[in-house]
Amino acid sequence: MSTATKYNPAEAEDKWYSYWLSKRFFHSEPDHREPYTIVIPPPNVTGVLHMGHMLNNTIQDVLIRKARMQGKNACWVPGTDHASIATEAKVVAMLKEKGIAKKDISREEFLKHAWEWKEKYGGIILEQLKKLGASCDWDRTRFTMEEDLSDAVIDSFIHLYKKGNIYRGVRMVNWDPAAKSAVSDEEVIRKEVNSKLYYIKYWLVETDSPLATHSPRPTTQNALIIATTRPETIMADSAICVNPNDERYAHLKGKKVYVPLINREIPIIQDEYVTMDFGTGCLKVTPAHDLNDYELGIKHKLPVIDILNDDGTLNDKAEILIGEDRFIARKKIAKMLEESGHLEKVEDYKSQVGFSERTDAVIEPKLSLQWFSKMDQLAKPALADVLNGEVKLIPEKFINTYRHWMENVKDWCISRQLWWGQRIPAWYFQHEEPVVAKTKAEAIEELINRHPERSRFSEEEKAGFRAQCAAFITQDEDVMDTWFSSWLWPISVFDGFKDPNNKDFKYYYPTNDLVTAPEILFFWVARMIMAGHEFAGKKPFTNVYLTGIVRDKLGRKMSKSLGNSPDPIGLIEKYSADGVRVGMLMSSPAGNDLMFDEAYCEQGRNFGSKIWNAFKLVKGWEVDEALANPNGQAIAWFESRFNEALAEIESNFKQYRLSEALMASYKLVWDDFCAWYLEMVKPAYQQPVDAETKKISIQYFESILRLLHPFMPFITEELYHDELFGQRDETDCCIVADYPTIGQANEKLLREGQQLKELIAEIRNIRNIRQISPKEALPLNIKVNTEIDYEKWFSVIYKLGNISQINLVQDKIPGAAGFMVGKDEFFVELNENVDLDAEKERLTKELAYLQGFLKSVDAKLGNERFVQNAKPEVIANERNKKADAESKIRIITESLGAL
RNA sequence: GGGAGCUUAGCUCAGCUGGUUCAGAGCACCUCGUUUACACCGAGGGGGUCGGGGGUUCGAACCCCUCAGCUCCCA
Repeated sequence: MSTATKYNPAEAEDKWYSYWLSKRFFHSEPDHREPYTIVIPPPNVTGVLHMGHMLNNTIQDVLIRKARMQGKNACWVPGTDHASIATEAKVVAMLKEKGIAKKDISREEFLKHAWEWKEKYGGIILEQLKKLGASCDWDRTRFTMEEDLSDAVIDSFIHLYKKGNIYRGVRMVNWDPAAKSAVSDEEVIRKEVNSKLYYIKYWLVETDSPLATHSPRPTTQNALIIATTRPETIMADSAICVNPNDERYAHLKGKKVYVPLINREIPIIQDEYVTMDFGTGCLKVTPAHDLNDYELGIKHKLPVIDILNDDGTLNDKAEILIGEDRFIARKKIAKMLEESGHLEKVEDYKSQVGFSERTDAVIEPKLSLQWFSKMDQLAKPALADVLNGEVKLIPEKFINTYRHWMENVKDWCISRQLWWGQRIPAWYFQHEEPVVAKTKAEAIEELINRHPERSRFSEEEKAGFRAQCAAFITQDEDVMDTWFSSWLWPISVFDGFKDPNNKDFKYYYPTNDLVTAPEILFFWVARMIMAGHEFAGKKPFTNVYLTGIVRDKLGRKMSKSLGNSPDPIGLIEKYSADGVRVGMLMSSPAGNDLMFDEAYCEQGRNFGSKIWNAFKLVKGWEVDEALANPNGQAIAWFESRFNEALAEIESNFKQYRLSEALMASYKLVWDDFCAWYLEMVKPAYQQPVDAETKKISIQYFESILRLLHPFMPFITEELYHDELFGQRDETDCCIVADYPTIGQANEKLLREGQQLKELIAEIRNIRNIRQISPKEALPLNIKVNTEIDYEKWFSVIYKLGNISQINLVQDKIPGAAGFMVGKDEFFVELNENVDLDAEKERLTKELAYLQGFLKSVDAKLGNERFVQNAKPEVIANERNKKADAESKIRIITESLGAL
């Protein structure tokens, strides 16, 4: 490899990704090593990569690469989710474009189209992940609707049914009229919308006067006024309800009213549920179309009148506006009410409306016959796991939210009125109770066995019954909620259902880390923990790293509709995959939303360039074997500094503080390695370097590549193979190189290094203030008041400070620019003497500061209560501060005296 | 309506069990610099009453109360 002036990321990224694949570095098989396993949160098969995926998968890849380098058997299982509603919606839309309506084709035909669509477009997202550098074991790619995984879903349904955990019942569900399917509570997004509150008059039924004779101008005596946001549902009213404590309406007990426009009589009932001061204090009760009304209806035994079709249009029970869409009907009804004198007034009103997460249609509460899974028993072990730390949520702040949800968990509606998904294994024969069985044949046997008479059939009779059954038995038309398959993901990707004793499952399960968004903590994470216990007897993972939501600079969630999401692939092309990875991680502590700004990617790209250029420098050094190594001190210092930083980085990783681990690595490389170490050891222009310095610098460089590899896999791999590091075997790659291990850090050396950095900064500052060129070498005098052996650092000071001569002196140098670092004094001799007044002022200021400091320390130490209450080490520390300040004050006072 | 959390420099965030005069990082900004790996750079610098108010404490960014603003979850 030649060191081109500029790094070409696109070329290197394609080259190394292919190489890694060809050497099968991503592939994992069970062996003697400790496993480290992550299962990917399977993206929707319809999905394209967005910034959330970028963040999520960058984190997973960093974790998996680091584990791999640390000698673990790292296995990252990729895959996709069939996403029943989202995919079905896309396929329906695609068919519509071709002029095919879903209702005109059979289930089989539809599924054929859906599979074709999936084969063609599904999994684009996985290809995109490769651009990011994701080191997934692609041989293990799974899909939630492939045969084995579907079998697992069916088996788990049957298992829970047999345990009595799954039941079928009529319940109020969230109905999505666009998808024509039930959706779970979690799939409903509540939004505040501007709507209107309609005040509608309901005439009282006068026992002695028929409707025809009614007064055309009603008064409050003969009408009730009801406030509602949904006038189109009045035809479904079953009652009017008032609060029994409401004196305004006490006289109406037992009376009836007419439903406007259709003149159906409904009773006035009383229930404390009604809020007296909302609207008029009268509530119209519409059991079919409101959850609370439904419960009220059950309590008061009211009829349920469902006036809506599955698609949200009015049906014949509405009597009027049949076939109209609910929102058009609302407008028309309002007009009709007004024209017939039923509309008292209309007010603007803000209300909470539920929208379907998948289709964005307004959710309709609807009674329907659905399958449910009981959750209370399943939730118990899953809650315990998190509370006792068996499963860790990162950051911990999510534990409270998790507990709240798990303690109030409701039954899960698992049926969906769709075709794309695992079909519910329930079979219907005539009017008998449904049979739950995996196959038709098994269902028929069950029909025989559960029936005492049939079970006594002769074989011949049984055969006849089977034939009759086979002709008439039907399977449930519905499929299961997508999450009812994805909750099995960590088990089913290792075929833990098909064969619980298989070696993969035994080796990889439970997995280690799960990286996902907090939005699906309950949808998915909680349910996976439940499924883990129920079906595998063990938790599915140990750590759950919850990423934040990727937002734009203005704090808005990135979304297609806002158009504020950058194209991830475009970003990679612009800033390199490494640059984007660094950019994503730079400002993204666990659980915090990430305010994404392209500037971070730019910073990431610049970091790559910095590494490239540093490499060019080291590579360009000519060695002169005759030279002795003058850089012992710098070399020793950097080794300690590297180990110190590595310890910090490891500690950050342990706490899943990835952005801090990255920042510590960034500073180690940019500041300590490039700005300090390389500047300390690099030879003068066109001068050769000694062999040892070059050798050690190359070693350091390689350590840095290994350290950075999890964050920046491509550039590190590219440089790792440079001839500078010698011949490498074809499998000797950075991706599988040993991650650096923490060595000794000499604290004294580190302190001296710090002292040295400050000294150099002071010298540079003197130049800066006085506009002295960095090219002009200056003499430096050091009055050492400490144990520090500056002579060891002389060569570094000469080079970095551009010093002409260093003298160790006993006395101050009058007229020189003086400063202190720690307790040692330094004097830089300039061409002109420094301004005495300015010098005096500077020293006086410093003295005042130190005296103030000393005063506060003295005040503390003089305070009896402090000395009594504070911890001994705190007091000892204060005494050190005091001694320190006192000696500095003494030195400055002397300096002032010497002026 | 119930619950959780947040508010620290222009921006994004650290700040661990209260204890250096503790207020910090990166970016951005300002000044200087075509020094020999790098202008995708180097050197230096200026920025904050730690949301407001009150309290506890020898000591508060950190603990308590209160007010304000923001976010999320559940109804």
